[in-house]
Amino acid sequence: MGAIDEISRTIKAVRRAKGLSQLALAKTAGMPQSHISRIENAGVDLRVSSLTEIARALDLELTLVPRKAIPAVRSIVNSARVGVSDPEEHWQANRPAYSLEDDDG
Amino acid sequence: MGAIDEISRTIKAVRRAKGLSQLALAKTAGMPQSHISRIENAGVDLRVSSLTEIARALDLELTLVPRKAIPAVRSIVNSARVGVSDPEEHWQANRPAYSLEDDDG
DNA sequence: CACTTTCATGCGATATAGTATATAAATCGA
DNA sequence: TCGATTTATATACTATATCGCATGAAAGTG
Repeated sequence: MGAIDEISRTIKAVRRAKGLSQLALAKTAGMPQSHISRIENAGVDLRVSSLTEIARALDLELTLVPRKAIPAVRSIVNSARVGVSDPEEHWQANRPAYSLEDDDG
Repeated sequence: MGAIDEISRTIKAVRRAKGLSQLALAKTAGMPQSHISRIENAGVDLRVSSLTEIARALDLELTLVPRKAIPAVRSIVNSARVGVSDPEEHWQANRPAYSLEDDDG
């Protein structure tokens, strides 16, 4: 549904913003590249452990946030841009590449 | 597996803070009470869809937060206390019942 | 103590995540 | 255009979350 879809979109966006290939992410997260592809595209309902490993590999953290705190958290998250480790290699991936936007207010 | 453990602890804490029984939460989340119990205790590696439904039932939302933004997000989350719908019924469940603390800083 | 609610647990059945591997299909660079 | 990298799909198999149900263990209430 919407939640999983948003998560997969975030993974894809952040991975790209970091200049990582699916293979590179897959290796860091300890899973086959084919799985990353399916997660990003085929709306896989992954397990929390898998999501956690992927998140770690992308310098993200899975958190449970109270609804009333969501807007404040969003504004913070929007301020923190995702950066690449070696800026010299990839032109500039520093932009709000992911958004975590809401669907049902 | 600190991540899953922390999530299950959060679920348990927030559910209790809201004065909900496992059965009540299970019904709202659309799953058997046995599953809630296993999730809270037996370290079940649940699927994202399940976690999302449980989160919704607890007025929480699953979000992916950049590591560098975690401290700021925590302080916000700590400000937003979890409240019950009917404060008259349950003494006072309004305290920082969950913490989302970190393990590897 | 009996009664009720809440929570933990066992078990069989099912759905699907996840693995491993291979390969087609894009995409990009020289 | 050619070759390398990246991404998307396919298949077969394994692992396990989840269901549904039943039931036992606590724990509280009268």
